[in-house]
Amino acid sequence: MTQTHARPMPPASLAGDAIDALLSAHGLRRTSAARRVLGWLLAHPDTTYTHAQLQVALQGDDALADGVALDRVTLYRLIDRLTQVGLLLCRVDSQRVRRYQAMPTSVHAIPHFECQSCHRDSPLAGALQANALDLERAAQTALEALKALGYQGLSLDFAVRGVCADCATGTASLAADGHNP
Amino acid sequence: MTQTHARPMPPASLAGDAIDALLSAHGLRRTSAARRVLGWLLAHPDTTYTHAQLQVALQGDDALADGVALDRVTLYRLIDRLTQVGLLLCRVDSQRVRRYQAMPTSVHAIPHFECQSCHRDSPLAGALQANALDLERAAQTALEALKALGYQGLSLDFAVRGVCADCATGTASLAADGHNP
DNA sequence: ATTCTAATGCAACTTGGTTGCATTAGATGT
DNA sequence: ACATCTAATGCAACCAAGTTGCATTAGAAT
Repeated sequence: MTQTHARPMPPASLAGDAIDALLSAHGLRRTSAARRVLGWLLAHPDTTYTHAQLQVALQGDDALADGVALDRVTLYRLIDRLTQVGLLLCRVDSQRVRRYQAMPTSVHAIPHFECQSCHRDSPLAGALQANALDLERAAQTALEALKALGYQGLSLDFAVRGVCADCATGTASLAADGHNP
Repeated sequence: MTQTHARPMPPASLAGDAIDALLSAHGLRRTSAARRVLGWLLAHPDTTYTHAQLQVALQGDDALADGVALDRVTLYRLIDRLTQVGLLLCRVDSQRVRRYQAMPTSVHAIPHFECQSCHRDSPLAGALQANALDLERAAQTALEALKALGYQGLSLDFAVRGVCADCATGTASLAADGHNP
């Protein structure tokens, strides 16, 4: 509860009040854990965190925490709640680990390629950017339609899967193990 | 590789020779396990299987198996190999379980919606079909470009994530648990 | 046939996630 | 302010999916 006043504004996040407002607006209690998690994720909108990563991130940085990590299970359940009400976005990565981030406000699909062999996940580059834009335009229309139907917190994900050039050519036999990068 | 006939007969599937050919063409040994797995998946091109499901499916149906299931670990490793060489397609479902299917020959994105709350996964319906087509057209171009770069076994995945209308309206508070459908 | 190694099978282990239950601390009513 | 009611927390014990090490078997190559 020491929060409230003049935080030096570390990573230019938003005011604690704004976070509290979001929480109650979504029917959740303003607990210190909820503030910490949502606050952190809102302050790092472009990063996705696994449960474990989030746990250490919070423990290390947050001034509220006297170095005490919050319980693993509590974090699981808290994140579940935040996700359920649409405050967080959850995706499962190719290693099948859940990754979370604050629900992005501007929703665009960042088309990416997922190699089935080496499991690298790279954005579709160069020549494909143009196509990406086309895709996005088409997608936005779809999103509007969904919003009209009562859907909330929408975001796009566009993935191309297959075997990347590196793995496809000779390298395949030596390199990949099928799951670990 | 002729996908031969999608499924003309019961699970009689395609000729064993075709399967053997595929296996050695990809540098894998023609073992009975490999034949069983690849044979089954090719015979059921429209279904995705988890490891566990595949294990029971093979045990039950396959005439080669005298009712003996193949080892769990063996199946894991075999599937890995098949995936590495591009014979199988792997995706991770919203429950973060891996699901496999024979690499589809015609690659189109089936746009689908994944609810972050109830975890139902439904195809984008009705009005959105039109958009889907646009999407696909744009995507196909992207695919061509990738192929030219040496990528193999490409397939598309287009997902919209968010909270579905059911979960968004009042129902949210009672229904969902965040992960289990 | 002989050999060489990919593929198999078993046991033990790791990871990410879940459940049950007693306890604490936000919200809410008086 | 105080009582109360229940969402949220923390701990310990589980569970399921996936992995690793190692000895053994069976395709392929000679």
